[in-house]
Amino acid sequence: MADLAEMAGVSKITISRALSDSPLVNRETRERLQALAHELGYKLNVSARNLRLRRSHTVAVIVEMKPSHDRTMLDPYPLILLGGISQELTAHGYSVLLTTRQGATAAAVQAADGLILLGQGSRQDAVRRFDKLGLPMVVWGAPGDEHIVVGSDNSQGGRVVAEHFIRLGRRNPVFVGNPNHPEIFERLNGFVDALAAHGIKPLLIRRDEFTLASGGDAMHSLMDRGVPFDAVFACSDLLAMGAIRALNTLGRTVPNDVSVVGYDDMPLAASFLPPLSSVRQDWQEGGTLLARKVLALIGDQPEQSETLPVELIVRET
Amino acid sequence: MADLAEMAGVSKITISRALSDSPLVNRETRERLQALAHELGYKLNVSARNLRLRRSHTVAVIVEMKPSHDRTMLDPYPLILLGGISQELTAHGYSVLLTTRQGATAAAVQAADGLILLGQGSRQDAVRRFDKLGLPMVVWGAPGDEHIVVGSDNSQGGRVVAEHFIRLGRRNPVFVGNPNHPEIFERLNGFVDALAAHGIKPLLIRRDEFTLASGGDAMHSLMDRGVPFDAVFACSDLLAMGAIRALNTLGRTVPNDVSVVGYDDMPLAASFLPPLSSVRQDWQEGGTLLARKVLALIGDQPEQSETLPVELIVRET
DNA sequence: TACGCACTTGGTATCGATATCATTGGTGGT
DNA sequence: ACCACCAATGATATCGATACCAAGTGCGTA
Repeated sequence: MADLAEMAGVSKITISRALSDSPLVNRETRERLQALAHELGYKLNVSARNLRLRRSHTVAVIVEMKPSHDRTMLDPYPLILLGGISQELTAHGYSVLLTTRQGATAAAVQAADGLILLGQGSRQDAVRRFDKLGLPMVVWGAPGDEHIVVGSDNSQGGRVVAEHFIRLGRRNPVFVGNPNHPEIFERLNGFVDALAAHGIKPLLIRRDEFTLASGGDAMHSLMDRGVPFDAVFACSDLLAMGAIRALNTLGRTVPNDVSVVGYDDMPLAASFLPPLSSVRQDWQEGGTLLARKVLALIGDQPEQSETLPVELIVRET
Repeated sequence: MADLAEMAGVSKITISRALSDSPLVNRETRERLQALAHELGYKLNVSARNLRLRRSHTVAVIVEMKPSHDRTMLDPYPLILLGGISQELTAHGYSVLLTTRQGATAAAVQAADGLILLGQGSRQDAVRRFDKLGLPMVVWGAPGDEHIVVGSDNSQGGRVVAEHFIRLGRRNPVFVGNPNHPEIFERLNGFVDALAAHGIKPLLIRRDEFTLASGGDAMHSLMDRGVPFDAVFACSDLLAMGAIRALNTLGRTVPNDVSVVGYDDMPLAASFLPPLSSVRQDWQEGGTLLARKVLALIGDQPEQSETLPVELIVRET
């Protein structure tokens, strides 16, 4: 910058102002200096600016990336979330610092202006630990009182499926999933509440894994116990597919004997045989929202938790 | 740091040295100062250090995150790659700056010490543009002469499938995929070469999309044309599944009439009916390797491209 | 003429760390 | 007693940007 200043015959502070489009500088000189800077390939030194401004223009995103933990690594949605975050942040001149929970002690993270937590749903302890850093923080997941949370409306997800089953005249619905996970707990809640309004109490089959095998297994255990059921709400598409397949081998047809609804509407759902009904979440929008809220917090504006509507995609199951 | 220095009754340079474990400082004072710093919750100012050292300890990772482009957003593998990268980099005190191609002009990216490019396979122009930044750079994809590339051995992937088909006595294999994509071009090459050694020339069915529908469509067009074929190498699992399903409706059984092999060994592959044979890549290791190579380049050590072995998982198709 | 004001521009200090060179005190060899 | 040398510590300059306060213009008004 000093070099530039000398060449242009002005002081470096003027250069600084010109390059940041400050109205303090005459428009003509401003444009002249900008052109010169561009021509000479001048690159702003970010570290220097960060030091002086005491801001890093960086938001740390903490993701759980260990495979087979909370299934985060098994589907593409976190990446879409990241995409939304990244797009919104860069549009506002911020960059994304990606870390795992383990790497989050690094100095660079503590230098961030804000924090976004993804996939920490079942680890409230971890969330609290990050909160102690005192940085503006937004969490993806199920809403609670402690932090600002963005998530899709899992409770609504449960409700719409319940209403769908009611509409179909089903009287003995089953919920398959792991209610220890806060987001899934919300789905169960919505499901149970909406059914209760019709005097129906669903059965809960606890399954921790989000796999085909687990879904099939759940159906087998139901049939073994001789429990009557005519509808299954599986909290992932894979569980749902596994369930459908098992039901077929057990001699029960979908959707004639049993209705099945999955969650996430993965690309394969539409081409499953029969095409799977599923609840779709808007991940991209979720990312955008997360980013917008940290930015607001960084700018000292008040913010609050928010849930995104979900959509039931009714197909043939 | 100045405050610390005053409290401890030493100069700030001694603090600096003590905290970076410099042997220039007496071990006792060093430990005393470290304890003090920890006690007072002192946090190093990263911007200041970066400014002085003229290094950001940051590697920018540029990913393609637009959905429906190069399918990057449709499967979880890029995330696993990211996981590997992140783990290796943080282990060496570096952090990961995540950006899209669009956001990569941001100042923060140019301040990075190195660059990793993911999912830019079909955009050599973009790769070259980043190369102009003059930063140490490693690219994920198919090897070429221009840059340092890490990728799984797609050519070997093609070869092992070819040999598998030969072993099964197949004489009329078909390749389904988009050979414009460099990585897939390599698979085709390996496939063709290995078959040529047995006097066999495969048929190429060009399909750009990685969907079930596209796979089914390919089979229909083959049958319509009346071309004889007894083996299908699809360059994604979804294509393979679509193909198998179409073949069944067309009255040809898998694997009796036709052998089918997919690519990527997605979680669903094992529980597909029939269980799908597929080529598996080690994404996590790929990430580690990418990270290691940028770090080496940043440390001015020479590096070279490298390919990772793949593994054919033989199941029932 | 003198004063206040808007518009531009500049000088200097500062953000928080580290590199370079200097300084101190002690030790051992001759 | 002298010098060379090592270990430990410090003073100062510096990285590259921006904040703060000042100051030089030109213009309108009392």
